[in-house]
Amino acid sequence: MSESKEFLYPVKWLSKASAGDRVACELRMRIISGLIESGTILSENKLAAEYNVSRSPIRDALKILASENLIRLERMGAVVIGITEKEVEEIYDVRLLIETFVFERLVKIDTFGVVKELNKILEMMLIAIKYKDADEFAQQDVLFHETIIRAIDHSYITMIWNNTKPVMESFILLSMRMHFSQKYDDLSRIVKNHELYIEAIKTKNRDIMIQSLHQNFDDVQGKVDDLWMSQQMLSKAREQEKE
Amino acid sequence: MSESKEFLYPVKWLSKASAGDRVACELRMRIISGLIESGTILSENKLAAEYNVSRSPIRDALKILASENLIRLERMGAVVIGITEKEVEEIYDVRLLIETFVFERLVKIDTFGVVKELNKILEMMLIAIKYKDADEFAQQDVLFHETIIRAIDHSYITMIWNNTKPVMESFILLSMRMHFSQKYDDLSRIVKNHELYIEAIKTKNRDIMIQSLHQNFDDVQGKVDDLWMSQQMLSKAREQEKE
DNA sequence: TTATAATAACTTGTATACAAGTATACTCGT
DNA sequence: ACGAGTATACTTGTATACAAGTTATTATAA
Repeated sequence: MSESKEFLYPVKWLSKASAGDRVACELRMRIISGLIESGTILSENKLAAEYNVSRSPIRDALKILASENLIRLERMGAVVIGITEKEVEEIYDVRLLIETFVFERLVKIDTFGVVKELNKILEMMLIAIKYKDADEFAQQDVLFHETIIRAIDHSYITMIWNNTKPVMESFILLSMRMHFSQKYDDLSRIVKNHELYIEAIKTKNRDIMIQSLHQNFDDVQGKVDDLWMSQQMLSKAREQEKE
Repeated sequence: MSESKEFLYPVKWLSKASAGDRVACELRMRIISGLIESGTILSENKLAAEYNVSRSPIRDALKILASENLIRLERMGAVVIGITEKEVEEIYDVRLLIETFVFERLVKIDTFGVVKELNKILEMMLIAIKYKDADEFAQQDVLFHETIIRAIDHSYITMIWNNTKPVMESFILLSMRMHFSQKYDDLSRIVKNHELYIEAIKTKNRDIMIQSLHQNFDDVQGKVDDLWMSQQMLSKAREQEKE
């Protein structure tokens, strides 16, 4: 195979993962980044050969990706669905839907513990910026939202989060790498918005929450543009490689 | 094994399903019905022996159930989580969350086709009542909500539905069997409420929608209000975004 | 009798083998 | 040259085998 052997997904995050999970994470990144184009048909046997594992973990991986709506398991082969601008918007719809629901629960309970946790994560994010560690920043960003969601202890909301998290994670990873390399200044804006989010939870103020969401939309738009750009870049790079 | 060999899940619904899916459906029913108690530890090998299949489909089934939050995959064995009253409420939270979101989209598009489909399903439900077919009624009930959700063509909302549907289906199945044998009179009330739901979609009237939701889930009334508020917040945020 | 070491019986994850089915390609008759 | 039927090379789903690790049990020594 002539493909690049570099992994898009941070290898150190996979220390305790099974082969199936590793393949799923890597394939997910390749699909979301556009490296594997929408419409591609994935073969279990070819993937098994490519990743030097048997079909069993490949099957596991494909099942996972199918449940995340990244591929469609058909009679013959798995068809890559991929992520278009529409899908990105839809993922954020879901995140907003969940987080607004969570907020309504949070205003009814003691949020001291969560706020403390969130502040800790925020400080970690600042350290990640300081050391220009995009992956670490992305991980903390995901953890930030996960912490909020888990705070209300709602098993089926958590379930939805678990199902959307991997895609969110990959997306944020790619987006943050882009920000760290090209739009470094945006990071402080992102941090500011997280601060606002914490403030909303702390004061249980819906207006601030809305404000935070509003700013988040801007971030989303930015991320969409970025992803689009990165995909364009990638496909251009591929074209040149083929020549 | 001394267990009863009858299947709780309608066998005829499994005509085209794989062994893994069959086992998943049956185990799901047994867990939700309480036949398999919460806390039970399921062994892949024992299940394989019990259902006369190999470990492969059993593993598939356990993965499915784990993604539905019915079991927890641990180092040694799968621990049954089960469904308590809390979980039931939470599943309905999710359904309400999704369906209110969907409704907000539906009011913006042409709903002629959906309404027609829903009316068809409603007539099917009446036939099911006439022939005292609880399983058929349950299937149509699930289909009713699926039809509404699919109408907005939102891949990640559909994803959430796909992940919650199996549990909903099992739950409604058990619930309807109970209604048909013990609370037969309730059925007309259920049908009435579905009519109201269609009316809400047809006229795109939020008040009727709220009324329908309240009637359907009058025991979780407080939560409906929360949901509605979070929806309002969301749409406000969107409106502002557009300006 | 009790603590500890060793073994036996489990567990999971992965690899491999095989049957049944489906699309592609190829050959043969016209 | 071209269409019908057969052969071939794929596919999936299931079964089985095996390695590595965990838990429970048993046996032995103090």
